[in-house]
Amino acid sequence: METSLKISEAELRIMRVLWTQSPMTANEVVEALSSATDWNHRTIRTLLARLTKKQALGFSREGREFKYFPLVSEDQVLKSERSTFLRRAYDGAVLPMLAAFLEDEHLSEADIEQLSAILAKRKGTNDGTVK
Amino acid sequence: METSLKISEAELRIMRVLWTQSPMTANEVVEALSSATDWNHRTIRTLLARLTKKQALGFSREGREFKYFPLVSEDQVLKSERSTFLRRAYDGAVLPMLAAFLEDEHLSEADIEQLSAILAKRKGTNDGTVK
DNA sequence: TCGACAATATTACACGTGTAGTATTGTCTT
DNA sequence: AAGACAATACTACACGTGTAATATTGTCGA
Repeated sequence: METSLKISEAELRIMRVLWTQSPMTANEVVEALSSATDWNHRTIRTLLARLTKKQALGFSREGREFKYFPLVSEDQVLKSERSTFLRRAYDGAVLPMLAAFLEDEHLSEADIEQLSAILAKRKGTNDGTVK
Repeated sequence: METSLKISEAELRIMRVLWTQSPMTANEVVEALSSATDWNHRTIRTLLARLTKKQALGFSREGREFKYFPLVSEDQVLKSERSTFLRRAYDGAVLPMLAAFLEDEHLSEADIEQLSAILAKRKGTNDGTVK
């Protein structure tokens, strides 16, 4: 729906919190991030404001606080992040990108099992159409 | 060797040209990009200068022109791009990232074959150590 | 040898981002 | 009812990036 919504890295960390649980007040978001980051609480409020402005978050008044919640789904945003990365780093070439990840990243036996299963399922049922 | 070398998206397009063939003069780079982009030649020279300054490119005088060549390998830079993306979008979680790509992207039968082969080779020989 | 011309070097500028500080407002308590 | 206090709103600022324009310099041709 929303076309070309750009979410920065710091903003993504905020979104992850609210995708995990929502709605939350600014203070709750600060709390949720306190162990993982050393961001000043004002920084977090700035990021919440920016995300609200760009319509990635909505909010509702709750007494004197706001409760924030995502307006865009994690799937939607991550899909867009994936294709941005694919274009940026590999000029859109999927195979070398995936091959590099599969060869390079640490994968447990269970991970390998699961990824193989996905590939096996796609095999044959792949009709060759793009998208 | 070089720690934390940040290369922007526009700069990466320049690097791709010089990874494919090098050394090249600024004009040759402009020429190589002329069909793929509508960048002003001055923009390209700016990017060459920035890449030189941050030691991603080297150059040697050749008469009154410079010939540019990469000082960092494509593998090196792409590895760094992959981990930046992984952290940024997935907070480091490899499996969901790869699963999403494998489920989402267009893959030919041959692609699937090749990726399966990589996984098959890793299976068993995986000693479980990280990195 | 000297000027034209092209190549590099320097400067520009707006917007996004990380990272807050200050100002304003509105509510809860006393 | 009014002040304290906290929440949001507005402002700040430097650095990176995209996207060049202008200034300087050095070489090659005449």
